[in-house]
Amino acid sequence: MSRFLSNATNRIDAKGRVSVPSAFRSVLAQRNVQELYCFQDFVFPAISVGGPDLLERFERQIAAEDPFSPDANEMSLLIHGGGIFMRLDAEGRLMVTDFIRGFTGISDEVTFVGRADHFQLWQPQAFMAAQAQARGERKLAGKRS
Amino acid sequence: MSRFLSNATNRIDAKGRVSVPSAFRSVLAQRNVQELYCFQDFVFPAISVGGPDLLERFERQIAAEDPFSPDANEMSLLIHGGGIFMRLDAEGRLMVTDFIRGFTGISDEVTFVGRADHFQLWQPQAFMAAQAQARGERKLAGKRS
DNA sequence: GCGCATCCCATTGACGCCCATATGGTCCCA
DNA sequence: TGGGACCATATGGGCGTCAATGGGATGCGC
Repeated sequence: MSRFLSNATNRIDAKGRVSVPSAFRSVLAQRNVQELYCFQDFVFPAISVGGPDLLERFERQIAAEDPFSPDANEMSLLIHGGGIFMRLDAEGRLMVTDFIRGFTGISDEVTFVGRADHFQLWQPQAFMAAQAQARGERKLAGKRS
Repeated sequence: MSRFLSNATNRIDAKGRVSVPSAFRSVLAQRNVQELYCFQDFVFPAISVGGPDLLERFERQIAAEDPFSPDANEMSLLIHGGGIFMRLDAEGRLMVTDFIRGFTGISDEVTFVGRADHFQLWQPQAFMAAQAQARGERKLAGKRS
């Protein structure tokens, strides 16, 4: 029943750390997640974060197809080459590294966005823009029907 | 056969709380709803509120299509990233967070609007305007036919 | 030795839990 | 039929707890 839900924006301190929202930490604790698997999202300028199971799911998907196919190769490039493991400190904060900043455009604030089985790190304005666009498309779709 | 019906406007107190109308709380109690799923409406500048079943219905809709499709991704961005679980306090009030204020324009009063299987939070004037417009369109449609 | 990351502790402001009061409506009885 | 007791809802506020944040100190690698 518990999943990553809603969004919240936290500030990055002088040392480059940011608190993961308590609600998200609860979900991580409940799933016994110690190491966080982080990777650059496939479509959005955001970092996706989840447990090791997230990586394993991707790897199974790769394994399901021809290991030498261009598609599998590309996938591995993204999830292995574009992913890292991270840990939270004792207070539940994580370091915002250049790996994260460069890909997302994050500078001094981070928006945490729940995505059910994982969550994402966004540059606040980029998130609002993406959400507004998604809502706009959906509104049009609704009026059509 | 109970559903969310009619509308009522309540004041937000100094701590940012507002009482959910008793009639709505009765419906919630009858349906055994403890946790409220709230999300930013797709069409109106309003927060829609219902039970967890509301979220589950959306998730089934997502699951029905390719989980990696852009459409499913976009939908998740809205219902997971734009949604949140909330609880009422012992007196049947809920906190009006920035999450709600920013999206609706609510500042010191909230209009609760019944929508059968869920209800909505509106900024009072925005609700009256939307209702007036809907009435106008309907009147024109009637004259046409 | 210097820079950077981790560990530890302090502060403060927000939120949850609890109890008190007001206000308006209903019902009963004189 | 009018007054008053009673009740439910809406509202106000105290207080403890916890999360978010800031900053010092320590340890490790370059």
